[in-house]
Amino acid sequence: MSEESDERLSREEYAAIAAFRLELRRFLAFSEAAAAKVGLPAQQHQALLAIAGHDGPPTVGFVAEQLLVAPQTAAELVSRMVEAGLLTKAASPRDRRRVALTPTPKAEALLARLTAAHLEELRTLEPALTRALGRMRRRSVEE
Amino acid sequence: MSEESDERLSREEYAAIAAFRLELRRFLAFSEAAAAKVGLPAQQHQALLAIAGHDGPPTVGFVAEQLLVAPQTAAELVSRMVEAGLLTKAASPRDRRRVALTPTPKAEALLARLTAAHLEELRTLEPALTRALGRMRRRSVEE
DNA sequence: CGATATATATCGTATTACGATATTTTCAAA
DNA sequence: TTTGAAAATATCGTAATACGATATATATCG
Repeated sequence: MSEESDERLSREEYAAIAAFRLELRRFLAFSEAAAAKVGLPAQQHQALLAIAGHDGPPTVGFVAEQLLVAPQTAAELVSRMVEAGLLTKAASPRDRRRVALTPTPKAEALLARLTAAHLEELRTLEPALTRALGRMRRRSVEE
Repeated sequence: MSEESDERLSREEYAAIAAFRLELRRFLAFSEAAAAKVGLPAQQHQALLAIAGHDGPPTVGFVAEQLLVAPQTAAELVSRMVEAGLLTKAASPRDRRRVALTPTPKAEALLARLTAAHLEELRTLEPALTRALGRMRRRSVEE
């Protein structure tokens, strides 16, 4: 099971991948700073986004799936968000183990502002991101 | 200075952006898991990548710039990597405040393996990433 | 030469994600 | 229906790490 095909990797290849990762970090850093500007930790912003994109009030488990974190982590995150006045919890009638999550008006307003800023910033960053991705693809596909 | 143009954002818009972020997280989660599999924290992997992509041994400050972290954070990261036998430090002759960083053979080998795995995984994830990006662009540009 | 700026390092602290575990509720099978 | 296993959420202690504040060494400029 030797999975090392040809490991000869050039500095330029590393540079291309590093450049792609830097672009990713730039976007994520922008996003985090934008969220912080309205008082939100990055994960709370992402949770709101996932919830707002869902059809109907989703559960703690859904948040865990979307954020790729463990269930306890999502439970703790949601708990902080309720404390911060961003979400309300309601026991699900069908399955009382589940908790249905609804954003407060305050949260909706913050998310709307944040999203507008993101869409605008993406207009700027997207070309670099796409270019970096393309440069990498060319290398991975061995054109 | 009202920068709110038209904040009417639909659930579908949020869903598109959330889907994009989920794809990003999937990639980053893959990357982190792959690094962990060879015993590297994600940041150490990224530092190695940035260093390997640089022309000549870079400095602590360079690592800070590329990883978008504060200088002390890069210094601490580098320090841990030296301890782990991944980097060697050398005082820069030109400017003895600077520290030139060189990956050890062990680090080079790990990075080569990791990079091969990443290029392969990207062949899988890249289409979804590009698609998600495209869906968002359509919305941000108001086609 | 002296003041200031730059590069790196150290230390204490805050945040947060997770493992282990607990609790409540559901569901299936006897 | 009772019982036991599985599922959803929650709690707690802990570990990892990024940062602010600060320190030190070196460089640079007036």
